[in-house]
Amino acid sequence: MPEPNERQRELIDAHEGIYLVDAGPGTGKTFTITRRYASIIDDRGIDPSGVLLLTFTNAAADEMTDRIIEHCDRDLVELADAPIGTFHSRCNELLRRDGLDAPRHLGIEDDITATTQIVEDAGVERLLFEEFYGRFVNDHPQHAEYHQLLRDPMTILSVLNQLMAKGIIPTNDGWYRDSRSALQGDRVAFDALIGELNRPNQGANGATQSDLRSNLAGFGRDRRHAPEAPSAQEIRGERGTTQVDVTWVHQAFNEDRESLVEYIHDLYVSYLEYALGRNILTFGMLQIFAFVMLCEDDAIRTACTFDYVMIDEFQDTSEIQFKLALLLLDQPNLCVVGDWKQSIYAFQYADVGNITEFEDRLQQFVDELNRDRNRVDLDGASVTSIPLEVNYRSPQAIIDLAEDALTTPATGSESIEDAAAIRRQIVSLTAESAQAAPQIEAVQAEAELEAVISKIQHIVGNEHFAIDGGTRPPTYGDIAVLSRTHSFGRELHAVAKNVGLPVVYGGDIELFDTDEAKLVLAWLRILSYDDDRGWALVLEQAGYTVDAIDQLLKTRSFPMALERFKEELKEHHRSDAIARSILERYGFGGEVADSIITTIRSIRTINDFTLGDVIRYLERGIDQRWTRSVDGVDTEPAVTIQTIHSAKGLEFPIVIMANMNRHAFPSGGRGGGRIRFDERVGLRQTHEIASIDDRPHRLASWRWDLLNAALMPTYDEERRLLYVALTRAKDHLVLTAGDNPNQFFEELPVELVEFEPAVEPVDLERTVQTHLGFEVPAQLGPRGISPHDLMDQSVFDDVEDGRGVALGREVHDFAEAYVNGTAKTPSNEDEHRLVTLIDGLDGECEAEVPVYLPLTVGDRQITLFGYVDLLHRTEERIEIIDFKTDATTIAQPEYRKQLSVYYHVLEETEPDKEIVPVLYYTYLDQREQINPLSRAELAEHAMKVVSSEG
DNA sequence: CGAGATGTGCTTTTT
DNA sequence: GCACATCTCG
Repeated sequence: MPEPNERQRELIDAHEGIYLVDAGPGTGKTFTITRRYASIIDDRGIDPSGVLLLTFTNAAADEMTDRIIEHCDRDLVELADAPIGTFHSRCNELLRRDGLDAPRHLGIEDDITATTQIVEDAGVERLLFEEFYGRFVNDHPQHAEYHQLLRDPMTILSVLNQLMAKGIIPTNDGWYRDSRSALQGDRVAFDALIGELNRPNQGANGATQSDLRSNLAGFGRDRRHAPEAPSAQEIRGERGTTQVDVTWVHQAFNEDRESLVEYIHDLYVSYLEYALGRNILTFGMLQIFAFVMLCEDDAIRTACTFDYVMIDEFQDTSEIQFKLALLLLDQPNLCVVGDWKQSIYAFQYADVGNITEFEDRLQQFVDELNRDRNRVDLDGASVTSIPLEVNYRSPQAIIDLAEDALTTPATGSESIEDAAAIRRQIVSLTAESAQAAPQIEAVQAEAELEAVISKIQHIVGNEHFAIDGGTRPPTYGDIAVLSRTHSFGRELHAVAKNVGLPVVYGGDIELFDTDEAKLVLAWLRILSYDDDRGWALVLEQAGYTVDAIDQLLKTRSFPMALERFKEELKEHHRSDAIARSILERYGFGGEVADSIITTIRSIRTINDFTLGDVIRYLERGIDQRWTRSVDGVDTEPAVTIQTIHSAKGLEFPIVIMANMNRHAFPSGGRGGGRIRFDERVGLRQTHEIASIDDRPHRLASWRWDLLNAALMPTYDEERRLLYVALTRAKDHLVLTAGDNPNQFFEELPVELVEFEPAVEPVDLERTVQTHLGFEVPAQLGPRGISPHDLMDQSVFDDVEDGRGVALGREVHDFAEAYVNGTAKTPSNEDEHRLVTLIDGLDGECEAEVPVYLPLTVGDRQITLFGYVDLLHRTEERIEIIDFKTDATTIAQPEYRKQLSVYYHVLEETEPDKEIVPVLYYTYLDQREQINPLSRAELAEHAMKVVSSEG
């Protein structure tokens, strides 16, 4: 067992007071923390129940516990209930013990209960939110404007989660504590930002325009602002002006946001109520309710505080977690351990400022919490910084390179203003590694995948890459390939398998995009509503041709064996048991199948989660390419392929940092929701609904566009990500890039090694999905393109339609239900008109009719597949009626393509009848007959789609 | 050389 | 929808 070094010793022995520990990679962080913990309970004789140790993952908590047991005098039993765990599990325990009524402090008339379930699956959280949102839209017509504005409820969910992580919390009739002002933004910080950004730059011949003015160059380009919005000219001034007149900026900042704040308030409170009503809590809710409980009930807080609190991976904490930790402090004995350079979880609401501005925030948060009465007593304790400076993992050259990465520009145009200031913040590490002469190489090759594989073959068994202090040549198991993205890892995995290189993929996969998951989904659909898509897929899998499937669907007489299996499935009550039967029937027994069953088992326990919900979950999973972990089985020593994020905390003798290409480091734009929250500018809407020609149109908000020009993206986290990746290497490091290397690859001081891949280019069998869901080789057979794909989407962008996708979906669902006789009464104007239309039709009506159109495109045969909204049959003719809920008719030429597909299908299957394609604009109550395109014209449009997809 | 306009290529990470 | 790179003009 190693002896602690001087700094480690200092920390282990220092128990009282506040400690900020900068623990870079490989500095023995876990070792030191566990020793310190042991020292507190052994040397001080403190009971473990008085020492709180917070970690980020359950795995980390387990590891800490194990290591502590090894090192201290207490036995397993004494430590079994020790408070060592994640923030979330701690909050959960606190609430269950003392805080079941916590929501009441917010004026919410409901309780958490002993059986309340925690939603752990992000997909389930989304599904639940979607359901909630649908109800909210119905129940809150006063917020119609915002419902029209939003394209995707998920962006709102992420705003709510962001607010929760910041401790911005609503009450039934207002906002909790300082929440309201936080929504307003930070005027001081924003003005400082503008001041900085609007300073003229220094050119060769004197002052040039400020960054802010430059950012506003494209203001209003490609967007439609309200008529009263200022033009780029007005904001930026004459050519040659160096600064922006900030009057406009201030006007934008001071925008009236009362109704927006009210909307978010109502939504937020309703969401909390919905969750409590359904007896569930999300991770975010756990934390805000625990926070409220600790703030409001002094007796409870006092009863659950600790003499000592230690927090691991402090750079990953969010604002509310910092505050929670303070509230749990009885004595001013706080020890936070982390490394700002490894903060790579901002998307998970980690706030790197917690560690970089620790002292300021500590003071600020304590003041905030003590504003009305004393809750946290730090006794004026000062903060002691303890940097751990010795790295036991990597050679100096690798450490230096990683530190270089922190000041390397991420793009050609980015300039690191003050590299020296960043350098000063870095606690530079000194290597203790035995490996004195590491190989550090950069390899660039057009065929990067082959180059990586070839490089691995070159490294294995190579004395130049000797490891373990130069004592032995490396094997496959000593090498890890790290990538920024999943997709690169998956491709590399496939190609490596192809050439017989032992690899194990250590990340998540798109679980729902597998044949296994699709079959499960298909059968669940069949079980639930005898769904055509379900049958189609099952039949396709059973070997039926498209034509045969078509026929079977029409006559609805399916093969006996399949019908029997369907009956068998009906015997099961639990969705995971159904999934298991399905997978067994098809002989799927691998880790993918296991993961599917595990996932379904974990989600079916959510209260009132029906089979329909499971179906929606799987559908969403395919649609949005959700990934889930699959336990790989590594039988032999194999090269590990991982994302950087998942490799955090690990180490490998040899690291290949691959995929250092421009596209792999996405730019900082934080997603495209129409409502956003930023600490500096507060809660904002990026679009607005305005009435033009008496019709609602969705317009870009000029105020947001203006403010946004000041909120420049930063690449700090990308640099830190690279830092994390490089510091995983114990002995050697190889950087690789394809034909478009990113700036990091270009600028890092690594010798570019000439390298010709010895591996033949592998032509991965490219596959595409058929419309039914199975994968087929790209060059053959039917290929799924929907009529929608033929449409030029830019038409829809040009004239943004303000009525909302949700409305469209609702109206379509209603129409289908109405035709099938299961409908309720219409709930809006569009539906009323549809009812009038449908009731006025003589003859038969059919809704959501699936159609297939085989089409020859170039030398390939593709199949278009879609659903007709409404088929209206009379003796002599068939009307194809397609509903559009848009407020505009400008997309008519695009809709014509879609209807033409339907036309040709019907034309073929119903040769005796006249086929009439009709567009029905529900908003305008306008019916329009369409002149169909020819097959050749359709094929031409399809050609564009096919060729653009490669 | 700087400013503005135009064209291109992508859209991730997961406790 | 966005940021970057490149082109063109003054």
